[in-house]
Amino acid sequence: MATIKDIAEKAGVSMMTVSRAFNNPKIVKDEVRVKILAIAKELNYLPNQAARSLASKKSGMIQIITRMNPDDFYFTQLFTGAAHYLSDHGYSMMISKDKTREYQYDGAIFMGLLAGEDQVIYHTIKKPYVLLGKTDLPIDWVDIDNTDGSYKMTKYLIDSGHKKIGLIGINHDEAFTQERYLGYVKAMTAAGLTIPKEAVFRVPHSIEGGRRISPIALAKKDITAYVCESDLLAYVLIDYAKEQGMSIPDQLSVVGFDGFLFNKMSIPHITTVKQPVYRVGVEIARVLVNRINEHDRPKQRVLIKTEFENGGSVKVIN
Amino acid sequence: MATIKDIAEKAGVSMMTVSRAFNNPKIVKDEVRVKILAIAKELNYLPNQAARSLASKKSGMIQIITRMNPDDFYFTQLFTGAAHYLSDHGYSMMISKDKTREYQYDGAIFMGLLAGEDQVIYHTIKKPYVLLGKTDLPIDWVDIDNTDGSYKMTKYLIDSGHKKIGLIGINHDEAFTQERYLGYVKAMTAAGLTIPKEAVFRVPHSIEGGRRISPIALAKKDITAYVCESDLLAYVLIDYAKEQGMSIPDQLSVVGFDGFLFNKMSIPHITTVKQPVYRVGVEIARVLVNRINEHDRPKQRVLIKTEFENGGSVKVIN
DNA sequence: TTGTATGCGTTATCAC
DNA sequence: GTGATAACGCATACAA
Repeated sequence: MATIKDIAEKAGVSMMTVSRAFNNPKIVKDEVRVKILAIAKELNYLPNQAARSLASKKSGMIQIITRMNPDDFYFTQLFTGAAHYLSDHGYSMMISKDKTREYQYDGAIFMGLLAGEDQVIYHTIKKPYVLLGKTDLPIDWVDIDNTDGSYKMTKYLIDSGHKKIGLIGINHDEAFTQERYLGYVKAMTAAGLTIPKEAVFRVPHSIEGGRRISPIALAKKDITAYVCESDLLAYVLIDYAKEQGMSIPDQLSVVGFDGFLFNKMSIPHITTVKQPVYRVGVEIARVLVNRINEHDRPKQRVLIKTEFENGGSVKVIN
Repeated sequence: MATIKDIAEKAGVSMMTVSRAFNNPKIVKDEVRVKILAIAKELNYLPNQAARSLASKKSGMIQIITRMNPDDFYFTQLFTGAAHYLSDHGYSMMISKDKTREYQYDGAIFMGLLAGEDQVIYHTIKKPYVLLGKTDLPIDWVDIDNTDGSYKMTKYLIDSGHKKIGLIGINHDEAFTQERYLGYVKAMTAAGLTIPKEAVFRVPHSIEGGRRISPIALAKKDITAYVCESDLLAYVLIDYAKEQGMSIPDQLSVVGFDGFLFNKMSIPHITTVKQPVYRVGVEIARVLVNRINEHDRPKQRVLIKTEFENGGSVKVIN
């Protein structure tokens, strides 16, 4: 492996000039710099990151901390997105399930925290880091714009001519469910429609939860469309309706949220908003690198918009 | 950041003893080692990887080289599996699309090579590396056991009472298609069944390819079951058959291969073998780390078995 | 079982 | 614009 010393000797300059030619090219005389770079290429020079790290006191390492299931679709997409961005920007990375303190690192990305853990992190971690998911603390974070997503879905139903629109929500105590609910309310209100309270439900996010509520939801005969807070719930509702001999979307329109798998499992496919998870991963890495490069920049809060995907589960009335 | 020097002073020993206490604990007197580790914990000591790399001349970096689409399901699963294993074993990693030579590294993983590239790599790369996918060259590789997978699928049909079993294959010129074909042939032969040559097809791997062959396949009236070399093809066949008013699996049994998405998109779901992609990623990383640790070990060729998944697209005759 | 001397390849600092 | 020197934190080689 060639080193800057080899290059320096061959070019008749000092090691420092070689170092500058790479890291601060402007301050090296053109002629000298060109010569140095030529020799570097000739010798197949590759900078030794370890030595660079040691001298500059930067590890070049990013920790990814998560308790998500390793082969979970959501996590793998997220992680790969971050990995691509970090690699492109000269950072290498390690995943750890929990502890932040096994290796030295320049920055960290937290994905899939439990409630309240943002507090702990905020008071513990002194290095740059980013969270996946909102928090009120003065911390950089990136999240999906849930409100906008379900607003778009609801608005799409309204624009398709629906007026009596119910909601099948998720009864988790997590922010994203309330945000999706809020999007529904906003769209309804903006259109001057009344929210049919007897057709607004909150259920456990599971097939079982969906199965229990489906007959009750279908019993509301004047409701022509349901906004579901996930594709899973939409899938189960459609499945049940078809079992009962109903035709979708002719007799009932349904929209979902997620765009991972369930939207394509039903026939017709579910009209939904897709979470661009890979891009969220890229974005969260970008925010972290920004923070590392500029410690004092204002806090970054990034909301990623979902993407509309027409599956055919909505009837256009007009 | 505490260093071994700090620990050494506080413990009244030399830096080398501290270093040994971590890297070669056995040769340090028990009493001394315990004391050193206690002080290390007290000082929140974390080894400086850069310094360690520099001194030991090992970068601790693994390159992942791939031209796969970054947010492709197959790649993200694979990559994350490898990432987990590598992190657990003290390696950090970087992804690059092509060039191996932007950073110094201890080992490389190649995923998604083009035909013939194994040759180039074999003659170019001198460091430890592993390939995803078979090759005849004396190189470590990891791959899915395609033959075993389609053997299992075919055997399942046979065990379910089917005798006239056709095949819808993929006409790519890639090893995996021939292996899947071979599995079919093996199972048929082992059961003493004749292969109905008029019902063995090879088509482009696309919805269009499937659409073109489906009517022809269904015209073979004595065939009771089809082995498809992918879930996509199985999906299209089932879809077409249902369009024609056929009932699946009552009038036709179908099995697939992959287990990613299409198997769950059709009703009934497709009985298939699932490629455990995440685990392939873990395995490929393990093979690489083995190679790095033991340069002269025999070449490693790892075939990962697929996993049977009953979707309900096969009729049990008997 | 432990210690000493030296070097890994780069950058920071200060001087010219 | 450029150079000399020291330092980054650790491990290797050798000595005791």
